[in-house]
This record gives sequence, structure tokens and C-alpha cells, in this order.
Amino acid sequence: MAAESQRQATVSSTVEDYLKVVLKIEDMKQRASTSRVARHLDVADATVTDMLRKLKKAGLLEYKPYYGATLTRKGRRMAVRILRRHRLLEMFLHQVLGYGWEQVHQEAERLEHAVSDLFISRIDALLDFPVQDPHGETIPDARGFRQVEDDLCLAEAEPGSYSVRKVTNSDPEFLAYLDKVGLRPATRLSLQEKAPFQGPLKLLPESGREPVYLGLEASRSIFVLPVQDRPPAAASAPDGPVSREADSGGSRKSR
Amino acid sequence: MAAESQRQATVSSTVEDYLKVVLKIEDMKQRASTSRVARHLDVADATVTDMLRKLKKAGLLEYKPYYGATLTRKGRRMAVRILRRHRLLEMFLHQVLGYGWEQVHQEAERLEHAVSDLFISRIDALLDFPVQDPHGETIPDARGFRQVEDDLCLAEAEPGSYSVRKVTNSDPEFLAYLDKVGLRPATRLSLQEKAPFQGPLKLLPESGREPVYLGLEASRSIFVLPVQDRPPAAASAPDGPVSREADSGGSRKSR
DNA sequence: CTCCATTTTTAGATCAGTCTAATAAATTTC
DNA sequence: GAAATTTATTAGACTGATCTAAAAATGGAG
Repeated sequence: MAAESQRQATVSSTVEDYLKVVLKIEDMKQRASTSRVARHLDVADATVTDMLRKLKKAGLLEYKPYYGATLTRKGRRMAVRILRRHRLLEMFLHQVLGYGWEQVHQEAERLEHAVSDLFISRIDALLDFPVQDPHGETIPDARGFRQVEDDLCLAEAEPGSYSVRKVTNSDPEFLAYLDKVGLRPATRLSLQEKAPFQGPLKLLPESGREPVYLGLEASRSIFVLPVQDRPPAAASAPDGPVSREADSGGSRKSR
Repeated sequence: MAAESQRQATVSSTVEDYLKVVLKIEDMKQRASTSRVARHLDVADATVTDMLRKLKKAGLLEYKPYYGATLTRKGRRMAVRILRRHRLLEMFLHQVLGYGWEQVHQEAERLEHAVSDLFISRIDALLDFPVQDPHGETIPDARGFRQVEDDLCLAEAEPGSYSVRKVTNSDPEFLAYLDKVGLRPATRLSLQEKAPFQGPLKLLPESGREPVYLGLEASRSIFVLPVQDRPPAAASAPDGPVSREADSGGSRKSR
């Protein structure tokens, strides 16, 4: 065992799943507590306690008993790598094999652990180096850099004009529904009103003149970008405002 | 979901590997003994004994202690299904992602356990329902029927004209070598002479005027079809002589 | 037909990942 | 700030897949 320094110790797909979940929780600005990780993975709390200790020993995360986990640089690198694989695979399934956006997640979930780096780089090229997956999530680049979006959650948006940036929910039923009512990434919509007391949102997607009523909870997984209210096809930024970050230390920018 | 009644008990990928190996051994007209299975899978004999007993209990094969295993109809169906996945995946990797024929096996070996039936049917259509993989092996159809080829092993062939039907060896080095000297499925060649005492074979591939000398052992993994010695592009059977078999009972036909 | 070499099975362990039930720490509430 | 509630950890056990070493069955050779 020379310097633990280098590459891919090749972890089990179980470990990859734990890392992914911790990354996801950290991205949501939450504490990766035992129970939260357990809920995401649908395993018992005790199982997570054990595993976090093991991952700490492997240098993939910090773990403070009764507090939770924080990815180390190494753990984060691995987690982002899986994220990239997952999203590239989703895009591939959607674009090349004609999967619906509600079908891609489940398949990618298995494939992300099975494909080689060669496979990933081949589909990356085949897709012409996509920057988003079918849900509008950004795809980390091969070096682990991630785009940061200034999008906001529909649940917190004020009435006005927006375009859908991403949908952070992989429930097939839900996605199929959104698709049916014409809500997908890049769809323009106007948020017309928000009923009080956790009431539903009234939306008008550009396509389809029927208003859509969306529960508050559902609206939490839809992220949008404000759109200046001059509607037509004229000049606006081709791809919305973005900035970059190096995904290493803890210095992530706000959403 | 009525008709397809008691489908897919979904076995572990380990079990899939055992079934695949037993099928392979049976296809070679050998007895699937404990030690033979163990060699193919690179595990200890004791491990195989345990597993065969388990698979017998699951109704996937017959197992006679001190004798070996025989696939049941159910086990055979599952094994053929994996075989189909494996070969379709190889073809996909080769045709769509540009893998070399020496690279496809290893990747397919992992993917065959991870992809869904949907994935398989999509690549099948994308490839326009191929009947062979990049090594010339036939791809079982979706119902589990397998083409039977009347090919013969180069190791047993007499001097004469042949075309390469398939190469049953997945060693990347070996395949890369064959590729280099211009030997791949459909290549025409003339077997010029066989040195006595297990000596090498002298071959002349159509492409490339250099003769190739091939060890007897290597020649065992090359299967050919005899070619009537009128060379040019004129009328001959478009795809060589084939027959069909239902892959269910034990009644496989000779090769 | 007996003995020996080979093949196979049995016995006993290990490892990763998981569980449930019991205990302990942390946090919230009164 | 002590009690109650929630969250987390420990303890002990199980499953699937594997191993090594020892015992047993098989199948030839004489």
C-alpha cells in the first residue's frame, strides 16, 4: 500500500450509491445525517451507521457520530463521477434509444455501476458532449467540474414569466404527468397565482392553453429561470446565465 | 401480464454466470462437472458444489453428486436469454459505439446483467435485428430459438478453401492478432497445409498475400465453412447453410 | 478386486451488506 | 433543567458468495 494518493480504488456499487446520496444531500444544503441517508437509500439506520464508519476509514468521507457525514475531496470526486455517468447515460437512453424522460432514471441507476470509462467517453462523444440530461440537470464534465445554475424553485417563485430549467424528481408517474401537461425543460410558462395556505399553483405552460394546477409539494421539484416578459422569439441569451465552479473543497455557491 | 405467466424469478448475476457456463459446456458436448464449471468461473470446486445444489433446488438444473449438472428447460431458457443479451450487447458496442471486436466481450460481460429488457429490445431494433455478433456467433432470437451452424473447426479441417464463420475465443490479445493478420468472420482463406505432430497450420487469408502460421491450439477456436473453389462474386447462398432448432429439450443437433 | 490418484463433497470460516431489538445520546418540551 | 421524544449506535444475527482443509466417493491400473 503505497501512497493512498491515486486513482479509483474501485468501490462496490453499494458504496457508489452511498456516496451519491451524500453528495445529493450536501447539494441540497442539508446535513447528511444517518437517518437522512437511510431514507434516501431505503435501508435501516443501523446499516448506514456501519457503512459511514467504513467509508470514513476508506477516506471517502468525514463522519462524526451523532452528527453525520461530509464527503472528502476523494469521496466527492467519486460521487461526481457517478453523477456524470448517471446523467450521460440518461441522455444516451433518451436520445439514442428513444427512452421517455420518465424511463431513463431507473435504467441509468443500474448502468452507472456497470459501464466502463470507455463506454462513457464513447456515448459522450456520440451525443456531442451534452451539458444537460433529459431532466435539465447539468452533466459534470470529465474532470469533475460542475455548472452552477441560478435557477429558483417554483415553490418559492412569485407570479411571473419563467422557463423550466430542471425537474429534480425521478418518479415516473410524476414525470409522465408533467410531460402530458407540457412541462419539460425549456418550456416557458407563466406562474399566475399561488393559493394561500400551502395551496396549489396555477400555471400556464406556453404550449397548451389550459392552466395547470400543481400542488405545492410537486412544485418543489421544478426549478425555473425568470424570463423577461417580452415574449417573442427575439434576441435573448442562448442558454441562460450560468457560472462555473471547481467541485473540490466545500466552497459551493448558493442557489 | 397474463400470458407470460410465471416469468423471470430474477436471479443474481452470479447465478446468471453459472447458468451461462453450464450452457456453454453443454454446447461443447461436455459434461458440466463441478471442476469444469469451477475452471470456467475461476472459483473453487467447493463453491460450485454448493451453488449447483442451490440451483437444483431452484429448479434451474439437474444435479447429480459426483456427476455434474444439466440445465432444465427453465435454466436453459434463462441461460439462452443471457447469451442473447451478451451477443446483442457485443454487436451494439461494436456497431454503435465503435468498440473493436477484442473489446466487446469484457464490457458485455458486465452489461448483460445490468440492462433491462427494454434496453435489449431497443438495441435489437437499432441494429436491425442482427443474427450474428462481432465474433460471428449467432444471436438467439427473442423467443430463445437458436440458429445451428454446420461449421467446422479449423483444427479438424483438411486443406482447402473456407470462409471464417466464427471465432470462439474472447482473449483480446488473440483477437487483436487475428484482426491484424486479416482473419475475421466472413474472411475467405485457404488452408494450405497442416504440419504433423500437432504442428501449426499454414493459412492464406484472402486479404493480405502473406501466409499466416497458426498454432493448433489457436486453430481450435476458429470455425469455418467450406467454400466451393470457384472464387469470384457470383451467385452463391447469401448467408451460408443454416438450420433451426427449438432450444428447449435436450435434443440439440450435432455441429 | 484391491489400491491409488483424482475428483468431489463436507465442514468450518470469512466478508459485505443487510436486518431487528435494545441501548444510549441528543434535542425538545414543559 | 429534568422528562419525554427523537435520533443514532451497539449488539447480535442472517444471507449470498466465496475460501481452505479434510474426508469421502469414483474410476482406473495393476
